[in-house]
Amino acid sequence: MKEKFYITSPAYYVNDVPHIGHTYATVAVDILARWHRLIGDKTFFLTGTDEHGAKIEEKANAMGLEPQKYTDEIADKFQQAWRKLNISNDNFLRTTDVNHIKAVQKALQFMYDSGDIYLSKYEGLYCRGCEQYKKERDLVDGICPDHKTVPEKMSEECYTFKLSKYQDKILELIKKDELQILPLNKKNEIVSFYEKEGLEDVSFSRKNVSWGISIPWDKSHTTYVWADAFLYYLTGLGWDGFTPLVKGDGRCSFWPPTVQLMSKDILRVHTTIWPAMLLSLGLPLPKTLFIHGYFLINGQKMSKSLGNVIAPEDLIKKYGVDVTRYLIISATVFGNDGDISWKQFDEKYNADLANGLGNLVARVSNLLEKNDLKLDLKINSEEELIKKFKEKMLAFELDEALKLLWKKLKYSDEILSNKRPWKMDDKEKIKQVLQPIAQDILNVAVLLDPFMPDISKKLIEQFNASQIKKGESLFPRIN
RNA sequence: GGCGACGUAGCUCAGUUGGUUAGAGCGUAGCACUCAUAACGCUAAGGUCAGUGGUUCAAUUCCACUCGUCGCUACCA
Repeated sequence: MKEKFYITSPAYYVNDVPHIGHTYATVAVDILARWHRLIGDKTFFLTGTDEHGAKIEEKANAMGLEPQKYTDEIADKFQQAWRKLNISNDNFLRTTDVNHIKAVQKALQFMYDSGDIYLSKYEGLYCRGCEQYKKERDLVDGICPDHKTVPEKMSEECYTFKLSKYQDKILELIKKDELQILPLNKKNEIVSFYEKEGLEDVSFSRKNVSWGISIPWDKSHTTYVWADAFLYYLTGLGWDGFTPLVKGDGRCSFWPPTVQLMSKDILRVHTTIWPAMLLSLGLPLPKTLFIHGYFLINGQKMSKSLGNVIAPEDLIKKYGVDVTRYLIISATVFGNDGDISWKQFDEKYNADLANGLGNLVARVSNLLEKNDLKLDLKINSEEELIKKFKEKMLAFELDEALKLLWKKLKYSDEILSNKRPWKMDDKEKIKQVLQPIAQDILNVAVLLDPFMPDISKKLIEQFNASQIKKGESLFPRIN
C-alpha cells in the first residue's frame, strides 16, 4: 500500500547563514522523508529559503549589496549545507523564484477579488528601536520596555486579510485534530490562545518595504513576508497560484502536506494565518504540524553574543556527516528543548557508535573472516523489530526508535560474550552462534538508513557479502 | 499580572486506572575476559520520587498550599 507523503521544512529566512537550528530541523525532516521512502511511500520533501522583507533589504544595504545579490549568496550557502549533509530534498524553493512570485500575486488577487482582503488603515504605537508596532499591554508606563522610549502614534494604509472570519473554523479543525498539532502541549497552547484571545484581522501589505512582492492591484504596496512565505509550501510543488488546485497534475497531487515541521517560534503564525489563507483559497489544510525544540547549552539559548554556538560545520569536521546527523537527532527527545555539549556528543558517540555498533561489527566480521565462514543473510528478516521501529517513527519518537536498535545490538553483544565462539573449534558451531548475530546487524543496518544513509549502505554491503570481511573500523573511539 | 507545563539516581529521561525491595541508558567503581575500537560481559554504589499539609487501609501516582524552573500572552522567522 503506497501512501502519499509530503513533508516540508520551513522556508528559512536568509537573515543568517545556516546554523545548528536549521540543520537540526532539516536533518529531522530528511530522516522522516527517507523513512517514508524506505517503507515505499510516494514521498516529496520540500525545503527552501524565504528572502523578502525589510530586514533582508537592510542587511543587504549594510553590506553594500543589492538585495538579490545578497540573497543569492545566502541561498547558495543553504543549498551547499544541505548537499554536504546528504539532505534528500526533492526541491529547494526560493521565494524570489519568478514562478513563486507570480503564484503569490495570483493567489492574493484571488483573495482580494473574493473579498477576504480589504483596504484599511493600521494605526498603532510605533517604536523606532523595535521597528515595530507595540500594543498598549506590551508597554510599561507607556514606555517600550526594551528601548525605554515613548513610541509614536503612526498610521499607515494597508491591505488587510480577514483572519477573524476563519477563527471558529480553524479552532474546530484543531480541536478535532483534522489540523493536528504535535506535541500535545503545543496544541493545548494554541487552543487556549484561540479560546482566550481570538483572531484579529492582519495586515497583508506594507507601503514602505520595497524588497517584496508587489501587490498586483496596487503596486505601491508589497506583500507582508508571511503571506509570501507560506505560499512557498504550495509553489514548491509547482503550484501556479490558480485556485482550485489543479488535481492530478504531477507534483501538485502531493497536496496537502502530511507533515510540516517547524520550531516553536513560528508555531503561532502556522496555526492562524496559514490555515486561514488555505481556507480562503479553498485548499485542503496540512494534516500535521510538528513542533521541535531548541538546542540549549548549559540551559541557555545558543547565541552569538554569548559565544556558545556549536556550528554544524565544526560537528561535521569532527565526526563526519552521518555521525553528525545521528548525534544531533539522538542528543535530545524529539519535540523537547534539550541541552547539548561537546562532552555529551563525545560520550554518545563512544557509547552508541564506537563501543556499540562499531565494536560489535568488528567482533562479528573478524570472527567470520578468520574462520572463512560464509553466510546467507536476508534483508528485513525480523518483522517484530520493523514493526516496533515503525511505530516509533510514525509517532515522531526518533530517539526511541534508535533505542530499539541499540537494545538489539546490546543483546547480541551479550550472546557473543556468553557463547564465546572464539573458544570453539567446530566451524559449524561457530557459525550457529554468529549467523543470527550477523543477521541482527544487517537488520539494524537497514533501519539505520534514514539516520545514517552512508553508514547504512556500507554495512549492508559488508553483511550482504557471502564472505563477510572485517574491513576498516567504522567509528574510531574518541578519547 | 493572566493561562499552562514541569520539578524522579551525577546527566538525559520512563514510571500505564494509587498497592509488595521506584526503573532504563549514559557516566562512576570493582571483578572477569581477550574475538573486538583499553572495547564487550558480570556486579556494585547512588534516589526522604522539590517541600509542607490533606484524602485513603495504602500516594512518586489524587487534592491544597509553598518554593523553584520553563512556556504562551499574534504581524518577533
